[in-house]
Amino acid sequence: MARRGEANNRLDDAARAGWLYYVAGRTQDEIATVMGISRQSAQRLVSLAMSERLIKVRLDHPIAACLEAAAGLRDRYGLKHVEVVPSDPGSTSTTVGIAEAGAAEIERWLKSPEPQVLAIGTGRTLKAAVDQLPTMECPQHRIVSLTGNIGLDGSAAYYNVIFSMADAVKARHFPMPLPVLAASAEEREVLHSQSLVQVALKLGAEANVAFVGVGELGPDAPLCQDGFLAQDEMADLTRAGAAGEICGWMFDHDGALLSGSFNERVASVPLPSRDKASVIGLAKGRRKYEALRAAVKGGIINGLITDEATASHLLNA
Amino acid sequence: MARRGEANNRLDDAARAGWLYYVAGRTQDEIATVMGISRQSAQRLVSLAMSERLIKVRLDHPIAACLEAAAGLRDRYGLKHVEVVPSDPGSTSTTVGIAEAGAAEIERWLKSPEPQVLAIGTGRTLKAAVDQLPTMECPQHRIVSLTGNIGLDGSAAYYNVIFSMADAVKARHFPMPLPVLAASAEEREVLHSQSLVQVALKLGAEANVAFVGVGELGPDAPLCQDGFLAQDEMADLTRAGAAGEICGWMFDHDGALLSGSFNERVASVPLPSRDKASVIGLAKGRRKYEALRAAVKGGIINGLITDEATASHLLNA
DNA sequence: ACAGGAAGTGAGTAATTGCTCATGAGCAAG
DNA sequence: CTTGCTCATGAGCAATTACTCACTTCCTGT
Repeated sequence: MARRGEANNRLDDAARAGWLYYVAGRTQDEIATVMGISRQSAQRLVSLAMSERLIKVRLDHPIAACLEAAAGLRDRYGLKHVEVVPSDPGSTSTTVGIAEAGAAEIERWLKSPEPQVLAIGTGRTLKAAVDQLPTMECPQHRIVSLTGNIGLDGSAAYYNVIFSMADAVKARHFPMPLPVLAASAEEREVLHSQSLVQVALKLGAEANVAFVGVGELGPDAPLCQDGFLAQDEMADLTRAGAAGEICGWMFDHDGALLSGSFNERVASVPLPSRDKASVIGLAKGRRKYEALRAAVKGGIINGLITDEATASHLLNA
Repeated sequence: MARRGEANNRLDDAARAGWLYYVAGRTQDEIATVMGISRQSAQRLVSLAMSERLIKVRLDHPIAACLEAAAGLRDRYGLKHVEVVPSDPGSTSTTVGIAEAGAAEIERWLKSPEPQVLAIGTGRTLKAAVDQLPTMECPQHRIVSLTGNIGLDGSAAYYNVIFSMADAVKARHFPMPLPVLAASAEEREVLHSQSLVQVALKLGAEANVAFVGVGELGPDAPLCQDGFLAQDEMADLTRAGAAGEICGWMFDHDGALLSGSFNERVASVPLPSRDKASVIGLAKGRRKYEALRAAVKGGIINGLITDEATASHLLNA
């Protein structure tokens, strides 16, 4: 077996070993025998299969506590879709759990035989979710990016979610060849008049569902870390009452979009209508509490994937 | 935590433990601490989550389909050994993939330090597999041909697998200096009484493993093309319900050896006992579907090396 | 051709996990 | 109240898995 192309051989073997281990339940010793390698090598392949994310694990059980929290959030904030995953108290990761749950929900949409327009924001959480997606053939769907992927310095942003998604999901995808923020409202109009951007804007308005990250503000905000926003601008925004941002759109503590000049410079696609589409936020963690609370309170998002601890904070707020 | 409804509590806990273990990657000790139970209980919950299928594991790699098909075939037809290689939709070859996989399996047997008796059939597929073998020193093994290599006209048959094998593998090899088919049952007895043939017959009965091709019937059957069988005889056989042949032995659509006079004229070594030995068929392709299905159904072979498309046909049949 | 480096390997060992067993709690029937 | 049953539990131990280290192989760039 497996003596063809050379490059993928190791991953193929890893896949085979991983399958035998996780799906077929064989021991690594057996796998080593079957594949004619040493036990240690078998172990390495199994662990490679895991670290290369060839093996996807998912929990298929509505945990009561999470279900209750989800139901509570749905009622309290009038959300369409809520998913709460168990908290991992020992972990400082801001994505573990959310990423898997987010991927599962994205996958659910992608499995629809009806053509769908999926809108995708950006950010670390969303990137982690998209990285969990299996490869799928979805020629019937279209996927549009809600935010530009160009940094202040003209380079492509790192958390370039739509391209990662295109790698896994075979569907037409529409990136936004723009910076997140234009220099002025006028410049934004010019940028938006480009035909490529027009397509994205039109698709964004038609989207059936949007998956977005929720950004907190402050000196350590993701927008600053990634170089989209300078510290002094950030300070101005928080002084003006900004509590968080989604795709660059700033909102205050009640979840109302900021009326100042800043949002007129945001070059992102407007969020799809909350009446017609699902706008699902993915976020968890202490630092996001304020931004999340504002977003659900003001109906910036009408769907939420978060963890138990964050959910309970939102319920007690 | 987790102390609400009573009935599902255990499964909920199992789900939570399973999530922490498989998704979050914590150890069972950590889970025990977090959930306030003993390590053993944590282990039980994790294992419960698995056995209750709360945790779904899946392999995201093209090889996944092959491994699943192989497992499916093994269960469905009670086969000892199944290998499924990816189909190459662009190729019309009846051997690509199979040959490499077959060679790897033969090699695995040859690497055994214990003396083995390997039996080899004939045919294009097997020839291609044997051509993939590296040169090996295997003085401990013996290799016996299951079928004669003499055509109707007295010439040596082209697909003379055992001699090709002897070129690569240094082991004692025992050809069958016979035609595939005797003129009558009596002639077969005479032929079989030759001492050289006796040796082959004896070895065939002792074989630890046999590798055989699977022949389809009909006007274009390999047996006809190679001049072992005339067209009118072939027509008689299909009328009598023959579905395929292995080493000349004809079997019907249920995989039962044909009882008519034809099989009494087949001069091949009888196939080794399916109870004691592995009889591994190598075949793929649309034209072999019927013959293969009959062979696995009736237990003519208990091992199979094929491709994905053929495997899925056998599973859907 | 050869030094340097990345990647793979097997051995050995520590850590983790799986299994069996003896025990005791909870409960229904007698 | 006792008996007999099921089921969960923790202990102890065996099996399995993960990791480290020293060594080899195979490139790569002089």
